[in-house]
Amino acid sequence: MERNRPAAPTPLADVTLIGRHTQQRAVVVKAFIRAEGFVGAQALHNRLAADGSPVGLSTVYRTLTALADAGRADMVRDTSGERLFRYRPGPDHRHYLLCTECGLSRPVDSGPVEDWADTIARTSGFANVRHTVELSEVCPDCGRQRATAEHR
Amino acid sequence: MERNRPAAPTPLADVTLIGRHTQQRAVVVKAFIRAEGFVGAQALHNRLAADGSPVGLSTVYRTLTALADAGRADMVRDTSGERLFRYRPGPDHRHYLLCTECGLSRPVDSGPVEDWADTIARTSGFANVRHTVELSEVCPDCGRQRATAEHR
DNA sequence: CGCTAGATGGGAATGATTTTCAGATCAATG
DNA sequence: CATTGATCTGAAAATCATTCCCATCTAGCG
Ligand SMILES: [Zn+2]
Ligand SMILES: [Zn+2]
Ligand SMILES: [Zn+2]
Ligand SMILES: [Zn+2]
Repeated sequence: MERNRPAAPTPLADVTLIGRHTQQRAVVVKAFIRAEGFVGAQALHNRLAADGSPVGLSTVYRTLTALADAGRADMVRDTSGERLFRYRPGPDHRHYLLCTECGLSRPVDSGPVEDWADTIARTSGFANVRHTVELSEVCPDCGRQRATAEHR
Repeated sequence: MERNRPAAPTPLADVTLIGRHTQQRAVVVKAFIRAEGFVGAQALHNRLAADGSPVGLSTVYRTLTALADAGRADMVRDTSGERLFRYRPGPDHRHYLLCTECGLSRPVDSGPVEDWADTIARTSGFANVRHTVELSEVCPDCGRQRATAEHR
């Protein structure tokens, strides 16, 4: 739409971490950060279209996987196997509680698991151990609603 | 083929746990148990075809997911998102180290994670917390081979 | 032996993700 | 500015695991 002024005070330093700075990437990253939670590539793509910033689905995929590769996003899979991404502001690797109903996510203290994983890695004889930990459930809100709706 | 004697000393009691006993299910379950490790539905299907016991792919999928639902199998997703199943003889829920090269799997002591998950479940206010923990890496054998093959 | 709810298979349908590739854009350079 | 090689973009086609459909079988039960 309009040209950026040179040396803009961009709050999107992240865009520069994943190759060339383009308008599309800026848009995707901005929307991704604004999302504040796990989003699927498709969902983000729809959201962008709705906001009047049409960006190719391929570009959304490319940007999200690039962010994940660069360590700026966490990636999980929902129960159907779809990938969900979440922006990671800091350098710390985290794990989250993820509501299977509404998608609300909350980081949890995962120190113990990290220690455990480290121990396994050290004692197993296996190299390059990586771990995936997902906690899924129904959040308080959804739980309440559900209790009201069903009688079981 | 041939009729079973009544009250056969079947090592396949599991077949009866998931609905009607059919020849196909018996074949699938038997092969699944014999596999001793994580297998994908397609891989199992191929193996069966190779062994001259053609069973529909749909049936393999149905049987494996039924076993998983009945708690007789563990399910994980490999890095590409494909589902892998592993037969679970006992009632205990386990977690495994899974080699990303050759598929070798080894159960690990997951007590600490279970405790941690329980704590989260109790203190989070979330209901029905379930967890997924996967450890993936390269096993000693594959690691050695890799070191020999590449210089990095 | 007959009946019927449940099971089978295989080909088509799904749906997320990836690839392709012909332009559009960019950053740098002269 | 104009040029240019490197990168990026996106529409459409390709992949590929998994599911769906449904005509056809069969286990289980009188
Ligand atoms: Zn919720
Ligand atoms: Zn961790
Ligand atoms: Zn291995
Ligand atoms: Zn566990």
